[in-house]
Amino acid sequence: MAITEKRQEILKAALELITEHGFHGAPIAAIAQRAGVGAGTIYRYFATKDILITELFEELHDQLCLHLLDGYEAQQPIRARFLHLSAALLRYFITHPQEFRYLEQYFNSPYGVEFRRDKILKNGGERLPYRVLFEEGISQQVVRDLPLVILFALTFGPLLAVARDHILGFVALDERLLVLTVAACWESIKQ
Amino acid sequence: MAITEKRQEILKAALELITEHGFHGAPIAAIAQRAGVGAGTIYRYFATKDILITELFEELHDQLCLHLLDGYEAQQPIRARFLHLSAALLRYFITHPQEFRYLEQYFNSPYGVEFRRDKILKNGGERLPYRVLFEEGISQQVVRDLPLVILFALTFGPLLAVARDHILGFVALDERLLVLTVAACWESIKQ
Amino acid sequence: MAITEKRQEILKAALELITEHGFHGAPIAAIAQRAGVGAGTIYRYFATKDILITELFEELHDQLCLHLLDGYEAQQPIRARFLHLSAALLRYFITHPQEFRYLEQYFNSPYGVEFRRDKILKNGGERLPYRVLFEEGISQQVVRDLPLVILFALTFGPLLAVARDHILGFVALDERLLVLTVAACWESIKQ
Amino acid sequence: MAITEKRQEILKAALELITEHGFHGAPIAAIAQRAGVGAGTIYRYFATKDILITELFEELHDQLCLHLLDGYEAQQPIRARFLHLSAALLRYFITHPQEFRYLEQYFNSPYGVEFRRDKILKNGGERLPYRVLFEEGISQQVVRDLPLVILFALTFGPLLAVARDHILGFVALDERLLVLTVAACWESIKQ
DNA sequence: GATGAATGAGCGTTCATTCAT
DNA sequence: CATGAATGAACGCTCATTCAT
Repeated sequence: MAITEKRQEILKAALELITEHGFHGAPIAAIAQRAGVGAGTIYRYFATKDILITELFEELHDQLCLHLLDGYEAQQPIRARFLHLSAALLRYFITHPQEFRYLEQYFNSPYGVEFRRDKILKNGGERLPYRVLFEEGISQQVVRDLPLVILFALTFGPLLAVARDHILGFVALDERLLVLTVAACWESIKQ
Repeated sequence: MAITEKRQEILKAALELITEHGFHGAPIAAIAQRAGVGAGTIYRYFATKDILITELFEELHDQLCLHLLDGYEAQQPIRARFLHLSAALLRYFITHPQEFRYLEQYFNSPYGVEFRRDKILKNGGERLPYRVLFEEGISQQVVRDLPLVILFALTFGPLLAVARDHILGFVALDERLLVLTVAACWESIKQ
Repeated sequence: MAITEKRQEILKAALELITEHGFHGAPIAAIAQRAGVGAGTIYRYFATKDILITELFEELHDQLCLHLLDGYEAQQPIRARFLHLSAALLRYFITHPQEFRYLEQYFNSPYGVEFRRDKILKNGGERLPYRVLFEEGISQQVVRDLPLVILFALTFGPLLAVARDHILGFVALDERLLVLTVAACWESIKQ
Repeated sequence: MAITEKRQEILKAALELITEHGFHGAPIAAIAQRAGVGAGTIYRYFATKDILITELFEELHDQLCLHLLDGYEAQQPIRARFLHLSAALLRYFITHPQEFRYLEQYFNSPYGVEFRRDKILKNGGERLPYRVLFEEGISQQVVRDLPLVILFALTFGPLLAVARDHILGFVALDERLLVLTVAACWESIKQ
């Protein structure tokens, strides 16, 4: 097994176990066993459990961002871009429930607070294209002139809640409902 | 110290420590110390830590519901009632950050999933008046004809996200912003 | 409730709970509840749990001795007295399974060692008439000339084992089997 | 220290402490300390304290069975085989007092009830050769036609009681007394 | 005298991390 | 490098005993 494969096996095992049992319900020993490596080996790739958790998040977050940008055309109108991104986000979550649950758990933990503080609000948030879109939208008077944080809340709040409830089986989000949901979000931020 | 006082001291200590450090970061021994009681004493009032957590939630949830209904007039139009409830919700959270963080943490845990399944989606959700409001709104064709779960997501998603970001200091939610936020939520659910 | 009644209620509750769950599985609080008294009250009658356990044993042991002597005629031949005592012992245990299980548990615990050392082997063992019987039997050359301890073992060993197995349901000890068992014991000690 | 050594050290420490203080008086922490290992280490070898207790019993029971069969000749007459087995049993207990006290304690606990139910009375009791011997003895009309359970009681009852009293110092069981005791047991079961 | 709420030492068990092999 | 056995502090919880009422 190549060195990067082993790292991926560990991350995969961590994803599965943490998704299923939570951060505290997924001991390093169990992750190691599921990954087919020794417990000590994990510490050659990740200095602490916290770092493993954070790096797994970053990996998943990067994958998500790549997905969102697939087919994204920066020259389209704000509204079209918003609908594209948001529908892509929902579709990604619905087809990747494990990734969604991990990301959600991470955001809802103390880790997540730091992440939002660092990446979204300060500089460095350019990778998630929503920020650019909101800033453009405001300057073009297409989007309400509200603080970025509130625009994020109006967008991600419903999208994450809907994705979660679909994954939990509280609602069956077919393509029609998905599109309606995304449209509703747009109504809340559009000028 | 009277018996009910001691129970309240324990709940207060649990609220503070769990808010600050999470469920897993708040050992019974620490809660007992902060409450000024012996560790064993807690078990006279709460059979297990899980039950303490759940009863604290229920207490805070009841307080929240009382607050929402303060000044609520059921005969007002749908929109006015929605704006009233949602503004009250946001104001309560902003003035009760500890309570908010506890409720949020609870909802984001496995406990919360059960709660939503039992109380909001099945019968028994009558105490939170949003459900009545949505159902009336749909039948009057004032609110979009979407599944209840999605209307909940469109409402609570942004509100909770905004409250959280205000409490974390990411945005300063003054009365003007609060009203704008609530109005934006209304746009997303209105017909 | 008179003071002696309360004491008896406590002993009765202790008998029931200890028989069912063992010394360690019968907390003072549970005994108090079953007895219908406060936990602290028990300590007015028994200085410690150990003393409660010991006094309950002594009470049951006295009752047992009284029973054995019922209809006992000291002037009968050794063999007849042995058969009478032993059958009475078995019958008492079979009809008083709770008392049996308590006595057995007590004898099999560190408490029991002290008891045998003190009461049976040294002076003071006159209340259980077996000792007199064995000593007479040896001097009359009707009983084997073996140390008292061994005669006790040859007698009580099988009787207690048979009583236990009957109570546990491993054998149904009717009057015929009971008499055969006692007779078999006599064969092992008779000259 | 090799891996099997460590397991043996733990079993040895458990044997010593449980023999001395009982199941409840021998905390895992104390067993670990006496064994010279960390408390957590015990759980690598035994999933729970109960399992440690049971496996120690099985180990001691196996050793005992091996001992009994040493020099045992299945083609000898019933009586000779009984005397051989029973004398070997007594000798083993007298020379292994700690093992005896552990086995006795185990048999007198709820664990022991299950053991007797499963191994001795149902099928699977073939390892302890007493059962075969009794069944043969009955069919040859050399042994009284009594239920197996009673024959066991008539045999093990006295033997265990005598061994216990020897170990406690209540009687000094030299070879002469040992043989007399075993012979007395035979008298109680022989036709 | 009677109560039962309060105590806190002690229990069995878990698990992130280390380190000899 | 990789391992997984070993660690021990920390956890949730129990219960014999005390003592203010």
